[in-house]
Amino acid sequence: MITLTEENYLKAILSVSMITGNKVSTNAIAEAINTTPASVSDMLKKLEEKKLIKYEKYKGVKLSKKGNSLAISIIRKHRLWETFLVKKLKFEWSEVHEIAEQLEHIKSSELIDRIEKYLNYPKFDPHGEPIPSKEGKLPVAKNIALINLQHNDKAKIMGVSLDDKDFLDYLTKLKISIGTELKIIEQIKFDLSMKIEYSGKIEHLSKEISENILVKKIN
Amino acid sequence: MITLTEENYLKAILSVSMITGNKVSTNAIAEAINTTPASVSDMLKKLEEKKLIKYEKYKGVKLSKKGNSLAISIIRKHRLWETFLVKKLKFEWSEVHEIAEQLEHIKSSELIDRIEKYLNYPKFDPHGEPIPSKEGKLPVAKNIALINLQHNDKAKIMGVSLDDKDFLDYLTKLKISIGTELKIIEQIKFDLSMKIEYSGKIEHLSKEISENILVKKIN
DNA sequence: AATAAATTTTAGACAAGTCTAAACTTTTTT
DNA sequence: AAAAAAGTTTAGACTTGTCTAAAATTTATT
Repeated sequence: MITLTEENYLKAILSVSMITGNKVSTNAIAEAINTTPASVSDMLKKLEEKKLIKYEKYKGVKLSKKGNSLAISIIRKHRLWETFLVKKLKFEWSEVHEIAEQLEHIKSSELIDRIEKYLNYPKFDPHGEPIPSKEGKLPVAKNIALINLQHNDKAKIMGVSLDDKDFLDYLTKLKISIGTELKIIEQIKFDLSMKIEYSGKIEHLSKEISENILVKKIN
Repeated sequence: MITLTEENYLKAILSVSMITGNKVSTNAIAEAINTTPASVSDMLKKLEEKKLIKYEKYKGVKLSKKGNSLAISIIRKHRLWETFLVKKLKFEWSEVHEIAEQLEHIKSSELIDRIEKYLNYPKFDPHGEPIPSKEGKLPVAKNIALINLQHNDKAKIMGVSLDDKDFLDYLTKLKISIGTELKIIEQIKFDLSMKIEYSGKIEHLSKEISENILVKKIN
């Protein structure tokens, strides 16, 4: 049995290693979960014993296969719950993090699989972050639907997900094409439409348009 | 801040006192949450200090006003989550208890209020138990819709919730009237219809019928 | 009313997770 | 390559919630 605290350590190790790419230091973990390096040292011994991490004193830590898949499954739960809160319960995307931090620890894979189905197998959460599949695979995060971006995000058009003449004609008319760079100016919650700025002008796109435009985030 | 364990103690005290009606004994609590009387004694001291219960050594325990409203709010969460799991995620009513035991401890009154709204303010959970309102009031539990009962439940017809000639004529034809006692023989998940036994015969009622018949559980 | 039985509480111990302070390694600087 | 700085671990203590065994209290029995 894995405890809530252990889950949070695994998640922290994963998220730090995502940024730095390599072995994770005791200090970095302590910072991530807002505790002391001493406490982290204590916990790393326990996680090593449970074979959830690979740990050598003074040398840093890496997730084991088992630890990694556990951490991924927590990320999966977190992102699916966030999606649920925003899409179904109409929370603001800014309100959901704290609640999802709790919900991600609910133990029932059946539950999260049903939430996933109920949401119609979303690939990205409301922040545009990829949602790991049940098998732990991340969808190729390169291209996401424009509709998934947030206010002030910048992106580059990479393609479309709908091969429809009227749709493509309309894009042409707007002079939106692959390579166009844009920024989200405003999102209208009611109808999920959005205003975007590109090539020095502003246009208003309906949900039907923005969900079929594939983009890559830029900064 | 109240801990998960404390919440479970409050819930246990409430549920035992619901049955016995009076002060609750250490032993009864221990039995309810599957622990030792010694542990219960320890915890009662802590809850007394936090003013969540009224406790005199050797004399039993009662919830304080604060403790009671906390316990009720946990029941509320539990029953709303169960309703969500059954109605929206299509779980069997028999599968949801364990998951709801976890979900009931999620800390966010905003969340549970939105779940309540999302479910359209249900009054009873899938087992026919009343769902406390945000203010802690229980709906009058006397009459519930027949459709909310479970396999093998017994009930007595108390009235109807639809004043429609065709509906009432049909009931008359079936010889179903106020006072009739019945038992649920079978529930068909697909169309929510059910077979009931009464006055020595068996009939098959559609969802449209059973949701408009008000009953009271008997044993 | 005295004794026996049942119930409840206390005492002392343990595991999980945390902390501070001190000791130990590793890395960086000179 | 030695000294200083930074990072990490250990030692010892504390909290929460649990337990067993023993002591205390209440209730039931004779």
